[in-house]
Amino acid sequence: MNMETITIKDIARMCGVGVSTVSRAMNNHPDINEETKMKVMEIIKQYHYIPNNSARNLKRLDAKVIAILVKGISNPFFMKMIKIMESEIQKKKYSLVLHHVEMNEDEVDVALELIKEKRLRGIIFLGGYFTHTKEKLQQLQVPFVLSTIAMTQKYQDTSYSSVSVDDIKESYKLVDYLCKMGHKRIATIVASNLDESVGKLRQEGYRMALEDNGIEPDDSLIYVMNHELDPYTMENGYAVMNQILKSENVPTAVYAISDTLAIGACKAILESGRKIPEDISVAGFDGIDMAYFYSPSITTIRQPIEEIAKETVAILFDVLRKKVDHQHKTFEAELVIGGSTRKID
Amino acid sequence: MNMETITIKDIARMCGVGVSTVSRAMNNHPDINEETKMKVMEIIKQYHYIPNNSARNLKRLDAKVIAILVKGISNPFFMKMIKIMESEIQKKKYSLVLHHVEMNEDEVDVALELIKEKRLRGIIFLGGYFTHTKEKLQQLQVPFVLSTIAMTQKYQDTSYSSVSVDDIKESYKLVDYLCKMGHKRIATIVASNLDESVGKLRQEGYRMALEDNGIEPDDSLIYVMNHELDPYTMENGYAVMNQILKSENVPTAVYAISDTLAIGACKAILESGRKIPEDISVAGFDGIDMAYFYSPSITTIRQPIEEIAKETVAILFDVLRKKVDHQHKTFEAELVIGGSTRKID
DNA sequence: TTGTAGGCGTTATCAA
DNA sequence: TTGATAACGCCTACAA
Repeated sequence: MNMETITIKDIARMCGVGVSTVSRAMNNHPDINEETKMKVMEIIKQYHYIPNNSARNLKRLDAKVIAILVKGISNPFFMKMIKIMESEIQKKKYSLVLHHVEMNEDEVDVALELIKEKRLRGIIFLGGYFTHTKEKLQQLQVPFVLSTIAMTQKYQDTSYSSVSVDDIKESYKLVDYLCKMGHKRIATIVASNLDESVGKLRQEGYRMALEDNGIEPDDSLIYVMNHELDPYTMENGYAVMNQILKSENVPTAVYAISDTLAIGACKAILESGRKIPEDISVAGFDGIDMAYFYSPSITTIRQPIEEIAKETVAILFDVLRKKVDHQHKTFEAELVIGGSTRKID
Repeated sequence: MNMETITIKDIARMCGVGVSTVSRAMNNHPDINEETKMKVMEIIKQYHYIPNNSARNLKRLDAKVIAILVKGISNPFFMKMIKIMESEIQKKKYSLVLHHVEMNEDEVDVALELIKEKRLRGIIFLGGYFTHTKEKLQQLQVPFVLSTIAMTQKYQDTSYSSVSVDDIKESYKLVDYLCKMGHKRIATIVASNLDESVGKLRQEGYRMALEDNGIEPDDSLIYVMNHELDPYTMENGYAVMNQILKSENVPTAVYAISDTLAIGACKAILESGRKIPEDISVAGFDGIDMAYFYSPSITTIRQPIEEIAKETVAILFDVLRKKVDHQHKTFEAELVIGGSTRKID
């Protein structure tokens, strides 16, 4: 029943040629007779022969492949980025390995494995916290770029590149806008303080904006995501918002550090009989499609996805081919004012 | 600079033992002295040695790994399923390879490659159209299950399994509900007729429900997704709905064959100054989180994700271990009535 | 233009 | 309990 797995030797025998000829035929080598090549390809097709990639990877050391490691599979924000990166990478005639990293996995460990297995030439890390020691990062003997990954300690390090927005600044921009619209009691839904990355930075921007607007930050207005639920989900935003609504000090505006959280919050608000933005203004962060399509559309910070994606790949290839130094690039994000926020007196 | 890639031989030499001993230490083989094992592991850690998976895959023939091939990366619907399947597979002590298949790739070809490369024991196909010839499917010498994949021609074939909902029936259920609510002019947003799968079946259910309710299907109410935009996206639903609103024959209800399309449609309706559901009722299909969190929540057909995911894995392992025959299982989906539809006179 | 043989890094077999 | 050594399937000098 289980047909013997067919190898290059089998094909060679069936064609009456040597294995190298078969190999040459498959890999478009120049020095091979067009006729024999045809014949070999014929047999290959006929027997549905498929070369074993493990064997190939093992032998071939000039494979031009780069990997994207995505942390947090369910983030719609990354989908678009990946698509763009993919086409950029294809343009450079490299092939792409897309790999998802579980929330509880160590992306560097995964990368280390992949480097050996696939003989990677470069790596792009997407998402996650990335609080790795310098020592650990140095194990990565392959050029890599952190894309859309905030890092608390920006090493001056030029051992790798990064492309992202300035989370503190952009977060500040949004909250400052809320302040300017007259809001004094602005609640925020943030990540747990275990979050050393994006979550922390966005919270920091929130705090700074309040202070600069003469508003004393009030800890009772800072709400942490429910750690029993998946982080950065609508469900989580919904749960936390219900908690906020039950408090004695219901705010006039809520700033959730992701659009998904914001949309969840909206549901809770509307369910309570309140209106958006009449009773409570809501703002998010990221600029995902859903923020735009939601009704009312969510006021948010839109990250320049396309630019970030393209620049990420561009930098990686600069380092790869031109041996240019690594660099850290920051893009400006855009404050998108939707119908979910309003001016109050 | 580029440190020599370190192999099992290097480790063996450094430990003063043979390669097989190192191998045994790494793979938790029983017959090895606990002491030497410790020593070996020590060195491995110290030098950050990581075995090459390609070499492993090549040699090892008892690897217990199954793969999930997901078609259409951006479908939030699959994310949950994958999570559940993953934990189910872990419970069985198998490891998982998750692989995304591009819309224009052939999933069976990808599977064929992966089978050889990773020595797969089983495969789960998620999403996509899956209109493959019987002959092609027979090349897959490994048990596989189609999950949430509608197939137009249900082969009586027991050469593979499938788990899904009855798209015709469920679609019928929804449209029948709309009819019972008094709607006579029900537009639908469907897939192009190239879509031989889910799209076609759902459209068929729509047609049957209308007929059974004494409504003559009207081709001018059947709208096809914009093929210049990504299919099954909010953006696409938005574009098509705008087209519908411009028509002479604006319907009282719109049934989009996915929730994402439905939400996009909602935006267009609201932008035109109309109200949901007062002016137009909207319904979708799938039951994604967003349909629930949207305001008003979208009337939809909720697929029993968890059951489907668990059953998919269960069946695969039944075939794998107990050598049971393949089977085709259909789950009942649930009509979820949201605030996006109303009764009319 | 073609075939033979050696090696990629691992695991498995078989003696020791 | 260990260590040589032969595969695993492929690519690629090198020789023919």
